Amino acid sequence: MAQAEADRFERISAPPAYQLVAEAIEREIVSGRIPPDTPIGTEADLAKQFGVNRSTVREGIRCLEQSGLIRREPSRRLVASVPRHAKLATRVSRALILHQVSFRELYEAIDMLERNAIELAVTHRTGDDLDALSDNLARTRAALDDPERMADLDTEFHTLIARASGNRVLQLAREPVSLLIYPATQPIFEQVPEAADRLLAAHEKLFDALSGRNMDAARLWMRRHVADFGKGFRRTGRSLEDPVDRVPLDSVFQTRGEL
Amino acid sequence: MAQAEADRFERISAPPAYQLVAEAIEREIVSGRIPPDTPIGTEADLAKQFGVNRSTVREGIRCLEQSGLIRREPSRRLVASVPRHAKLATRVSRALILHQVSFRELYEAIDMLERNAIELAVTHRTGDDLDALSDNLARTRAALDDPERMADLDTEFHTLIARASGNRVLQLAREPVSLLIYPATQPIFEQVPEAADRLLAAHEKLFDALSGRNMDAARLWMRRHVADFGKGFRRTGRSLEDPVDRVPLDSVFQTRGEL
DNA sequence: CACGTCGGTTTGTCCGACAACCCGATCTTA
DNA sequence: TAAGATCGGGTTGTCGGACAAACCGACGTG
Repeated sequence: MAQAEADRFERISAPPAYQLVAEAIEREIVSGRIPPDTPIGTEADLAKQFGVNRSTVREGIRCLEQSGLIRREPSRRLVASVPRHAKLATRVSRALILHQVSFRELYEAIDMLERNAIELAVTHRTGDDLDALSDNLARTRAALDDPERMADLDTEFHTLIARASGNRVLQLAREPVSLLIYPATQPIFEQVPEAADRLLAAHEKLFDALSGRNMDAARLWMRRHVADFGKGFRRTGRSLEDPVDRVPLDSVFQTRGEL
Repeated sequence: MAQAEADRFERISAPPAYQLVAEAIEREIVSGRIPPDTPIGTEADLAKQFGVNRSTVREGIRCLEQSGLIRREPSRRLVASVPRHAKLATRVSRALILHQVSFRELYEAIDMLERNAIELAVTHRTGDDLDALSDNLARTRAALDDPERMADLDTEFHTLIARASGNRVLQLAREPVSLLIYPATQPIFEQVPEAADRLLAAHEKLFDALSGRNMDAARLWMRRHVADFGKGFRRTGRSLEDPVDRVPLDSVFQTRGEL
């Protein structure tokens, strides 16, 4: 037990070659020396440059592909890439699930994110944002009896508001939360009769507030809207202390997606 | 350009085998059928089970390793794992860098996150949280003349507050922002003489507010503190509209080495 | 110009191999 | 007997080579 002189030396380690390959390419891309959409060489090419076997290069590339720094064109050529939001969101969501985050934590986060999103949107929203929201409202009015579509449209509405905020950090932070809360919304529309109408009313008020750049109204209605969600959630018989659902998220391997 | 009948068919695709392998294992882990720290078989084992070559299994495993669902023990055996926050934060930070997010976006996010963190912390903080914060304050008082240590201690202080909030979603959302803002803080202490003192004063007030569960004081001082940061930032001569620095983030592999 | 053919490239997958390493079991030796 | 040294099997990291399928680009034909 007399572990004399512990911790004097660092754990000695020789990173495997595929990691070194990945890190080397990673550095070039993150630093900007390889701008997005620049073609990287072929696998054989890279193998020659790094002086390692093609299998080794492939393992390194798989890592970068996975983290979104490299993408395969339809032609399968490798090009540098900017990680897509959707992929990151999926990952963060999965982590939160595995950490068994509670609905309370999620609800608090939503409360924070949506209130800030609407505030920023009041000042930054453009005409295009209003058009998109207006379109969403129209479809919502036609879907009041369809819980599944209502859940979708609600998610879309709030995503559009986040976009209107003009803040991409906020958008990115919101996405995983949105993914996790989604499956809890549909049951609300199924079990709480007035939920759909109240939601539509709130969305319309929020739209008007954004349209008229009325900060007070925006704050007020977002607050009510979020609170409404909380009440609806409880009326489905669930506790805020439950861990979030193990949603069947899209696998990280989907490559299509915007932004 | 008479693109008649576009989009009628889905893009046909056959996912490569290594992806199928990865997705299969991913599903088992995310669904909870393979709990954390459960050993996965050996590579040869998996190759046999899936009926593919070991190389193929290796590529699939690399992907999962990369996304944190699988970890290699010191013994190098594979075990299921819960993605660690630090790794995710690094990734999100990189994405934000590559998207050339502006300091304004970052600042707005910080404002939102810190204000909510302190509010939640007022009600949820424990004695341990106070102890950790108090320890941080002591070290801060001894580091007023050392810009680098001040930057570190400031980051630590706010991380501790986030922890005291008891909300892991908030913590996780905060981390990437914290990583990105960090390199901008040190220059403030170097160029703004009163920055260190003001920061310490604010931290002490925040500590007192938490200690006495005084919500109003907590809100007030966090607001001032964040505003102070904004002012300090501008006094370093930078514009809020600049894109964030291309920080040399730790690689997602926490190893160092040349190639 | 539209269309079909054809050869070179590149990827995805497989096979077999081997050194380095880890672990547990066995053997030495004080 | 117990600490320490040794050994062998199991695994990973890496290598070399191989091949079918898909893709690309050029060419030839109508």
